Amino acid sequence: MNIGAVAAASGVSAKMIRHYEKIGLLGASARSTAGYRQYGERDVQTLHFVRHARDLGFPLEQIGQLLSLWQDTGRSSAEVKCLAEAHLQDLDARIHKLSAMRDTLATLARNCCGDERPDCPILDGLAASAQLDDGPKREPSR
Amino acid sequence: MNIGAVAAASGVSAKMIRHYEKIGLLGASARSTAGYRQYGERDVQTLHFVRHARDLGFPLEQIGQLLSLWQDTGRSSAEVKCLAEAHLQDLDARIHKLSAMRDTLATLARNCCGDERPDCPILDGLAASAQLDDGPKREPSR
DNA sequence: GGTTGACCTTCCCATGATGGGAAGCTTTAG
DNA sequence: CTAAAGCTTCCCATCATGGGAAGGTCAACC
Repeated sequence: MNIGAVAAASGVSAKMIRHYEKIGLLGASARSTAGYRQYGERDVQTLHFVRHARDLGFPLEQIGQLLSLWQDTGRSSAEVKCLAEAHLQDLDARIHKLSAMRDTLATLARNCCGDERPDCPILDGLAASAQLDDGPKREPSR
Repeated sequence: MNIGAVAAASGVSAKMIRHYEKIGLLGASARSTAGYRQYGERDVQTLHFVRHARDLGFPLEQIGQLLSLWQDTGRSSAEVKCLAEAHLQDLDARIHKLSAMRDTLATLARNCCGDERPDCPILDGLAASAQLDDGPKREPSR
């Protein structure tokens, strides 16, 4: 199988397959006499695995660790779970950060009437010297 | 005020201030005879604004638009609100994407006993040819 | 046999926001 | 006067992905 065929079969682009090889995530494949990369079914499986891990947001470095564990029949599932839990925490942290942004911005936007007049609580909020915060916005006192 | 002082006053690093100038987000500042950038109170305000917008996750290009609107007293608040709403949608999309990842991974991890044995639903899930999905995992049939 | 088009190779560049660090000049404090 | 701190520009790195160029290869069709 040439690289285009594995790419189609695995859902990982040829460009990325070459890249993963270059950074050492994947081992170097066999080559045809003309220098074309040659792949087999097993490589399709591996790339599927990589794609799924990527779809879950794992960074490539951790995908490499997951691949190693996957191929190591002497692994303990605790090692895998540990990686997964760490990534879950990372995802949670990112979600919370984005949610805080969204809530703050939503509060500002809610107070903006969005008409032809220039007065705008959104701009006022951005210009305010204090930290933006998803606070009440009515009764800012106390 | 030199760049270090505005950086400290605004919370935007000197490195970033130079970068924002280079990409045109900020106009070029005055320079001292020695070539040092010179800033005033007004620049501190502007950088505060930029920092707050950045803290809400706005991309720099949109921050530029917000800055223009802020400085345009003939603006309509509708224009600002439109930018904000678009960014809210972007934030929501990202949050949903991350939440889907988290839910799928959490489901896989929940089924992994995390002990010394090699059997691991997380790896099985990643290796599965089907799309990963936050499905039931018990009774995968039907 | 020759041509064409699809496919492969490597290499360089770009994204977006941020930072590290080098080499060299300026200002300030002791 | 000297040393430290601050400034300048320029290059490189991140992370994952892709675009595109220049050139070689393979298969199919006439």
